[in-house]
This record gives sequence, C-alpha cells and structure tokens, in this order.
Amino acid sequence: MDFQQNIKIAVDAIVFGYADNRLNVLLIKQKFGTLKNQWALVGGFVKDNETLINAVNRELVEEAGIKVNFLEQLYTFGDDIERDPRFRVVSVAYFALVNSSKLNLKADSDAEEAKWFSIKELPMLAFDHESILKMALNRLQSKLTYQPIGFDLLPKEFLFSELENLYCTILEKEIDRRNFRKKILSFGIVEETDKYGNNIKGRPAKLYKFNKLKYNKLIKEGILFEINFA
Amino acid sequence: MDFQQNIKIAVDAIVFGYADNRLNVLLIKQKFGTLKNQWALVGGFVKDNETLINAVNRELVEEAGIKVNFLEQLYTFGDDIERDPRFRVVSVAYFALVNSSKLNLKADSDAEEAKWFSIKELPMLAFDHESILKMALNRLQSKLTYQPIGFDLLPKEFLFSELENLYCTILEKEIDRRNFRKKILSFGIVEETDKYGNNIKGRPAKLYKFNKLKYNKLIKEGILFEINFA
DNA sequence: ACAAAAGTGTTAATCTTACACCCATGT
DNA sequence: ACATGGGTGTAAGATTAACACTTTTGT
Repeated sequence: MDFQQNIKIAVDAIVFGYADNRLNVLLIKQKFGTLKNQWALVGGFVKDNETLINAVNRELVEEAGIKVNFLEQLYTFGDDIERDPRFRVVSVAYFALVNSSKLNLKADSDAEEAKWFSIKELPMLAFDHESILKMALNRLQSKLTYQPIGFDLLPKEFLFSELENLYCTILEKEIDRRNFRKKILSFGIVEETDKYGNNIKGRPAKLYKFNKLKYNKLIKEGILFEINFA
Repeated sequence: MDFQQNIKIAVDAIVFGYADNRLNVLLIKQKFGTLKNQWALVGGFVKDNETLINAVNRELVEEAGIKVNFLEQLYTFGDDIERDPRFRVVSVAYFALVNSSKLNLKADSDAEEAKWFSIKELPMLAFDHESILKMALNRLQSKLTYQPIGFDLLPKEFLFSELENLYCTILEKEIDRRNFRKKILSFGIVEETDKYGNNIKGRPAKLYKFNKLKYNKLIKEGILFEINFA
C-alpha cells in the first residue's frame, strides 16, 4: 500500500490572556515570507517525528517565547482546500490560556513580532484565522460555565472582584456579585488566603486561590461544576 | 518555503446505531492488506482534492454503503507517532449517528465486511480504535444531555418509550418516565402524530416526531436544551 | 465626612425530584 | 379478568434569582 498524498499538516494556537478587564489574543506578524506583514495565529508545520501537542508547544516557544497554562485541541480545519494558497494544508487548532503574569512577551525576534490584541480591536488576520478565533472564543465562553478554566487566566492569587470581572467580560453579561460569590464558594474549590491585594481605593480585598487538587478530587467523585447566573 | 513532510492524513468514523434497546457501533473487517482480519472503524486516507468531511462520507459509502444522519468532528489523533506501524498517520476522527432504518448494511464487498456490534460485546480493534471509540461514547453521552441528537438514532416517528429507553440505555441510568416525558415535552420540539405504533402488547402507543425546524428556531433564540433527571 | 470598593443574608419564584394509580388493548 | 405497557398529577425539597445595606480603607 504505497500511495502519494500531498497534504501538509500544521498546528495553530489561539492563545488567550486576560488583563485590565480585557480579553486578549496573541498574534504574530512575520517579517518575511508569504505571510509578510500579516497578523496571524501562532502556528506552523508539524515535524515528522513530533507529536501534535509538541508541535504547538514548540511554536509557542519559538514564536512568542511563552509557556501556556492550559492547552487543548479545538478543531481541525481541513474543509477549505484552498485555505493556504501555497498548498493543501490541514490545520489542527489548539486552544490555550495563559495567566496574566505571562503577558509580557519576550523581545521580538528578527523574523517575527508577537503582540497581544484585545479581542475588541483585532487587525485583519491571515487565512481563515478570524473564523478559527471566533470558534475559540465560543469555546472559551461555553467552557467557562462548566469548567473552572478562568483560573488559568488569572495570577495564582487573585481578588474575588478580578474573577468576577473576568466572567463578566468574557461572557459579556452582568452578574450579581452576591450570587456569584456564593456559587463559586459553594464548590469549595476557591480558598481565601491570609494576604490582601494592593487595591488603592476602597476597603482592602482578600486574595483568593484556586485549589486544583480539590477540584480534581471533586471531578473524580462526579460532582459537576456549573456556573449559570443572571 | 519548500520542505518535506512525511505524515499521512486519514479520517475515521465512529458510527453509532440504536436498535432493540442496544447501542451499536459500525465496524469493518478488511479481507486483505495490513489490517487483514482485524475489526476497525470505518476510515481511510484523505485524497489531495477532497475535504475532510467528503473523505469521511466517501469512506462511509465505500466501506458500508451508508449515509449518516448526524456527523461532526470528534478529535484529531496525532500524538501517538507509532500508531500505525507503516508510517506516521494523523487521523481526524468523526462522530456519526444513523437512525435505525439504516441498520441493514448493504451486501459485503469482496474486500470488506461491515457489521454492527453492540458496544457491550466488542471484538478486539485495530490500532488505537478502542480508545477512539471510548471517546466517541463519552461524546455521545454528554451530548445527549444538551443537544437533541437522540432523534438521529430513532426512526422519523417513534414511541415515547423508545426515546426513553434510548436515554436509559446510552446514559446507563434509570429515569423517571413521568419526569422525562414532562421535560421533553416542555421544550416543545417533540410532537404527537395521529398515528399509533404497532406494539403488540399493552395499550396502543402514539407515535411522536421531532420538530427540527422548531428546534432550530429555539436555538436561534438562545434557548438551551438540557436534560438532567434522576 | 466622603468616596470607593469589599463583604454579607433573606425572601420569593422556579425547577427538580419523588412517587402511584388508571387506561386501552390483546389474550 | 388479567397481563402488558401507555398515559397522567401533585406535593415536598432544592436551587436560583432578585435585591440593599454595612464595612474598611485612603483622602
């Protein structure tokens, strides 16, 4: 069974970061090559002896010098045969989150510029990257309500108000502070620390942290985490 | 930018069917070649000028002569580099449902045998197909609770008890008949017909049908369909 | 004393669960 | 008349939604 197939496999990563009440996405601009001066998602071709997940992580390091907190497969785009004008490409897209401490990108390389963009102010994107991004955003929004991935966008210790704002911002809706706090605390996966944040105005606010171990234990017990509120 | 990449792209389909209170999966046994005498999922390599979705549909016709009611991407398996002993393969797996009228497969070709297996009595499977199947089963179970895909496993007109049994069987739990019926009917997407099923015992049972148009309308309005019950 | 954000409880409404009897048919 | 599966309602309990005042700090 020997046959020829001329399809290339690539990986792309949609990396979200959150800071100052804004959801950001990581984009790359190549200074040379086919994509010269176009903003695009982090990504590239998979090497013969490399797993898909390793390929994504490698591209994330090479193109942005970043390690992510959360990474999962999003979707494989292979139904647009002329997606890439050079040759047929099937791209496996990954969905990634980084916490806000990683929003400072390493100095740009000679070949590429990496930058965070607010999802409210996106530039034109290469290929079908805009639709990939939209899909990732949907995934983020829906996942936020049944898996505690919001914590992967925040620093290890955070204010309750930051968590609350994150939900408001990403889901684009108002939430009731009291009900939100009650719900989150009822799962028992968020713990008070004895430290305080350095908010400059108002009453000092306690820092909280996410207890991942406890969360994993609860998941094993089949408890389900769901956040729906008005 | 010219480079060599020696990775093949394949598609695989996990096709579920439901009949006689059993969930079945479609498997193929090749009579020749590398997979000789091993049961495997429907699948094969993608042609250069073929979309992924077309590739799956083609394989479904070629290997089992079947058209499915529901088809969506499941996951792309590309992290096991030695998955296929012949060469590096990345496989895009699809999740498919057929209704019970399609459980009769066309006569086997000379090259292949296609057969339905109860998921309770599976043979040994080729490659990593067992883990792919497990993933598909999880998808089916979780999807059943928030998307009305159960109807794609039933004939156009069905008894309420069939729908109920389908949920019991696939989710592997007991459900309360009264609460189930109330919940399903409350969405307004299942309608009574004026026909009756031909059940041989007991009181004659009405046939019902799924109103897909209404469902689509509700989805657009943002109503969410969720079935959780004790 | 006031501005700013943090922290906290109660009640009404809704949804979910648990549960058992009558109905229509074939034998 | 009985066996079989179809069809239905209600009440208790749990969850969610709506809503506003007090606390702690800096200025």
